Amino acid sequence: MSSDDFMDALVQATFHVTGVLTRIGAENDLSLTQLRVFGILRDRRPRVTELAAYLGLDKSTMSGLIDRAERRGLLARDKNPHDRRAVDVFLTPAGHELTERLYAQVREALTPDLDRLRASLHENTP
Amino acid sequence: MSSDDFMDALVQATFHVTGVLTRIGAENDLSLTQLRVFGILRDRRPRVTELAAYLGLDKSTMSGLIDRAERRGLLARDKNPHDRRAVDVFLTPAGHELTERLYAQVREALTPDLDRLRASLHENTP
DNA sequence: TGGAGTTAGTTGGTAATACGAACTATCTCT
DNA sequence: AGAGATAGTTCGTATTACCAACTAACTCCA
Repeated sequence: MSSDDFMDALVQATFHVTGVLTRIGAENDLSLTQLRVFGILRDRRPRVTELAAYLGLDKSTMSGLIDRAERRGLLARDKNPHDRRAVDVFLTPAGHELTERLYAQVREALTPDLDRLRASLHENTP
Repeated sequence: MSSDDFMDALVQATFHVTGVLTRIGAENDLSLTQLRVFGILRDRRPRVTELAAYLGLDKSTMSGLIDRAERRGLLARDKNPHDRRAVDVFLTPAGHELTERLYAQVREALTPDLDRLRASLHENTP
């Protein structure tokens, strides 16, 4: 499988997974973007700007996004000890719990498509 | 690699690709959702409801989304010949051109991460 | 070492995105 | 023929997202 074929398959897989994430997010009163935030914070504690870069969003977009999730008790801010301008973002226990619950739903939703997805991303595809 | 491990890797890969798509969309004055629409319409001609289901969005969200893209000449609506309630959506030539241009940008942006992504999705990962 | 130039994050203004509820038109099925 | 279901739109509201402008803090070199 050529690199271009692999990347096309990956992008198609991404569209499929993103559709699933969007639907599961909506069912849990979360936007796709918020879901992405939780997925990233699951095992990271980035600064606001790093989070924005990873999401591909402007940092000004992050303020409101973080505000609303913080108001719901799902994540929190903390001053970065090395740079007093910087703000670290991380999941609260409630946020961690929610994230694991969401992941379980996503895994369940993806299971029926698993074989097809695996095949589409592996070498021996025409 | 277990199914759960594969799905976790796939979701992480999705987050990464989605970040790239978001950034490239923004650079071309397109939202992530519009980009997803183009990626789906690339080789399909679904009804509005089918498109909504694939995106994981409510059908009421589609109207405005399609309106704005149609106003920009990137996609078009057509009455479904078999069901007069239904509306088919498809890319215009300009939309096709833009989509191919975007795909080229995405492939280029993903190239540096290719080996890592491939490895993360393949069997022999710890 | 002091200040010019960067960088981190927020705020405010505007447009796009997204949902649910309510509506019209059409289809299905008995 | 008509009751109920389905396809799509419209409307009202909240969220998401950009840019420009701003403050605070950091860099670094002259």
